[in-house]
Amino acid sequence: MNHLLSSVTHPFFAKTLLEWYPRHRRDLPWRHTRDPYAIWLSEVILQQTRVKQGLPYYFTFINSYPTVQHLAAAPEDEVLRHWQGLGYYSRARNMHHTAQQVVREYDSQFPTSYAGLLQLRGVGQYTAAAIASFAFNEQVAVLDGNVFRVLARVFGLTQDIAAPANRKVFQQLADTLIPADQPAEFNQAIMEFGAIQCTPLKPDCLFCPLQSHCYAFQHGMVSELPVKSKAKAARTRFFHYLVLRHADTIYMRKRGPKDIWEGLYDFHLQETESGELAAVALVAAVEAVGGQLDLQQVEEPVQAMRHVLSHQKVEAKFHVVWLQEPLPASSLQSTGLAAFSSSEIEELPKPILIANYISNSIK
DNA sequence: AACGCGGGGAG
DNA sequence: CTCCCAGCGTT
Repeated sequence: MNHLLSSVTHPFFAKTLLEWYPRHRRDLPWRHTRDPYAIWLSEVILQQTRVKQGLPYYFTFINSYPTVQHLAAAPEDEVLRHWQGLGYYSRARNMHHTAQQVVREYDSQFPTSYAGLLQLRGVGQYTAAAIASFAFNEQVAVLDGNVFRVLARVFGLTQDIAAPANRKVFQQLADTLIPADQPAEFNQAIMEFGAIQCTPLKPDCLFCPLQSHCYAFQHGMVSELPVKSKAKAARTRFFHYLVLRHADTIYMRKRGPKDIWEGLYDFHLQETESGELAAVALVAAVEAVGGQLDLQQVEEPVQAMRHVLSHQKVEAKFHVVWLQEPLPASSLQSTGLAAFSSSEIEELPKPILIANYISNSIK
C-alpha cells in the first residue's frame, strides 16, 4: 500500500486530529444539534459550497422550515427562491423531493443508517456518511475534497483524485483511520483540518501538528498533492433575451430540464452561435411568440452582461420589447411564457444573471 | 467512466 | 484576467 510510505501511524493520525479539532474548530450552528433534519440541511447546502457562502442560506432554510414537514409542504418555487444565488439548483429540487418522501414514506423520520440514508435523492456517499456519523454516531468515514487533500498529503497518495476509480484507495484508508469510539468527532476533525490548516493553497505547514510525519512536507511535495486532473474548458454561449413587456406586466418562463438553471425563471431566450442578433431576427423572434414589433421600435442600446459558470460562459444581451397588446393566451400556452407584475417577479426564483439584470434595469 | 451542473474568493 | 474550491445524478 502506498500509504506505508508515510511515517505516521494510524492511531497517531487520529489522536493528533482529535486534539487539534477542539482547539481550532469554528462555532457553526449545525454543530450544536443531533437532529438529522438540520444536519441533512446543512450538508446539502455545504456540498460544493464554502461555509461562509452557505451559512446565511442555512439560517434562511432552518428558520423558514424548522422541520422536514415544513419543507415538504412548501411550494417548489419558494424553496428555489430561498436557494437563489447558491447554485447547483438540483440540490434544492432534490432536497425538496426528499423532504416530501421522508414525510410520506418514512413517517417524517430520517433513516438512521448509512445504507438507509443513501437511498434518499440528493444523498450520496459523502452526505450519507456525514449524517450517519454526526446524527447517529455510525462508524463510517466521510470522503470529501478536504479529506482527499489531507490523506493525499500526509500519506503521500499520488493517485488522481478526480478519477472515480481511485476513490476506493482513499476510502479504504479513511475507513481504517476512523476510530470506533469517536467517529463523528473524527469526521468533523479531518474535514475542519483540511478547511483551516491543510488548505489547498498556502497550507499552514509551519504550525502543523503532523508536519514531521507528513509525507508531502517531508518530500517537498505539498504543492504537488493532491494530484488532480484538470476540468475541461468552459464553452461560451450567446444568449439573446427578449424582455417582453406590456403595461405593468413582464413575461417570464420557468426553465426546463437538460440545461442550466432548471426550475428557475428567465425571459424568452433566443440562443445564437455568435454575439449578434440582427434587428430583423429580433422582429421575427417577437412574432414567433405572438407579439408585434416594428423595426423602428427596436430599443437601443442593448444591455449586455457576462455570466461565468464553472462549465459555461454566458454572454447575454437583453432586448427590451414593449408590446402594443398583451400576448394572446394561445401564445402563452405554446411558449410557456407567463405574465408577471414587477412585485411578482421579485418572488420568482431566478439565476443570478437575471436577478442582477432586473435590479439594474427594471424599475 | 465521463459529463453536466453555480457561484464566489484569492492572487 | 486566471487560478482555485466540488458531491450527486444522469448518461
